[in-house]
Amino acid sequence: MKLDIGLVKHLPLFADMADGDIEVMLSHAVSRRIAVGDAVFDQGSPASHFFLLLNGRLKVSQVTPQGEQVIVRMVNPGDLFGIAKALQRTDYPGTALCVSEAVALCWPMDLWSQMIEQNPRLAVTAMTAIGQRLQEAHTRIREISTEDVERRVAHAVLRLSEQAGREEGDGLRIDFPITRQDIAELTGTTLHTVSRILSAWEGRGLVTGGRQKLLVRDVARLRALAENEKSA
Amino acid sequence: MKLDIGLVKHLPLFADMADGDIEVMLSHAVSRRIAVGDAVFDQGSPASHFFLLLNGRLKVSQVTPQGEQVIVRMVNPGDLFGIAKALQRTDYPGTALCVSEAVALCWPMDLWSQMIEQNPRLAVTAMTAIGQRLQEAHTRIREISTEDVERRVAHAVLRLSEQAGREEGDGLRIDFPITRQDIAELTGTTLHTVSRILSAWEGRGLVTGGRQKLLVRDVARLRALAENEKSA
DNA sequence: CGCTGTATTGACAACGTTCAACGGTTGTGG
DNA sequence: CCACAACCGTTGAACGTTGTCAATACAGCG
Repeated sequence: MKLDIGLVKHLPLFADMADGDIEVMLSHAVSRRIAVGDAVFDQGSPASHFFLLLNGRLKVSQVTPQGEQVIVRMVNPGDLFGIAKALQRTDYPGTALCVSEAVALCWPMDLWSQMIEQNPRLAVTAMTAIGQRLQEAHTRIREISTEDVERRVAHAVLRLSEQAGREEGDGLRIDFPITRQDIAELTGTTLHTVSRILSAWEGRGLVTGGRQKLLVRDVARLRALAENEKSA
Repeated sequence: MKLDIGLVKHLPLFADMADGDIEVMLSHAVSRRIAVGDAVFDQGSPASHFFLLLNGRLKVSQVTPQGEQVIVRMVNPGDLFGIAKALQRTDYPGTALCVSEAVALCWPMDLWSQMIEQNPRLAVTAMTAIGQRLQEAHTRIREISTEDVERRVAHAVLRLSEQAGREEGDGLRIDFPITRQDIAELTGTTLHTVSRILSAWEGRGLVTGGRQKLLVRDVARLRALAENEKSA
């Protein structure tokens, strides 16, 4: 089964890579469907493959030694994930769970070093991809350290709507099932507090909730709430 | 002024790089002394150079739009820093302040892409360096999200003692001046709470404080406090 | 010798967690 | 097809950790 170059050519990751090099990469890849609820890999298990998400959404989470869960990030189409080698690890540091019917390309992890060294462009783009994530992580640290819960939740919801917002009626629908618990694990709080905050926002017409659903109705006011000290 | 290869050859960053390649890199580098209190670069200013710390310590911090400060990381000898290009940025995302008399190698930022593409080994080591930082950032997010303040401070102090601990008498001295405020900015709390916690620890013989000083006297019990739910 | 930055400590308030109970929705197995 | 379990969400009340405000003290430095 040959994979079509058109599938990936438009992705930023391959933006300035020669067609020939892309073909070589694809020739080693296998595509795989992932059903909702399936784990692509589990925290602590040996890192056998790395991946590129073509469709759908995943969430990558870690469990603490005390058993609490934290969502490390959402994986969106076009993202590399499971690149443990780049972090100098032999196991996966987190669990990747599918939350929306997905398709991913898979490469054996052995090929990572090889591909990187043969393909300086890939090295650079992979590095900037990780750099991007590092900045997001710092943003999150900044927010958790200095902002109160409501502002953090506002920021998280805004980010979700940017990364996974689909126009719908009079708002932006978060394009995958997401629970209060998920939002809590993204922002370092409890589902109870998230529930209260979303209820309050719904009362003010900022969002519309629902079981595993979230519709942002007023991005502007939500952003004001996220950025200004008080008001909105 | 020619820089000696012996200065850097032992660093992990250059571990598996050919002597010739190292020489080429050094030929473009300039070494620079940095005095305590000096900023190597400022948040938001154009990223003109990237650096390798040879001696001393720096702290990299960011200020939030609301004016609060967060310490992103400490820079230890052997670390690359200011590699904005790797994060796809043209400005520095944080401010690097010298806290302990330092010496760093400096390269013009223009050379980054060039050096990376010519030198796959450098690309790989730089990527793993960033990957390392990403993991640390995730660790911090996990801690801030799930642990109470005392545990977070314990973890932070343990990390400091690993990265910058010098044997002294009956403990490990943090090898640079560090304030309660610094520890607060590392752990997402206030200097008041840190002060209270350190006072309590001092009473139990875990640490010895002092103005901009910190001596860890009982690593084992501190680790127990950091890792076990309750006790110690 | 006074000023600035650092540290300590107390009192108090509050934000958010914890505990608890309940209602609704989805999906499954009898 | 219905009953029930599992999951998700909401909300109230009480509690406590931790931030805020305030006052004091001390060290280093010009």
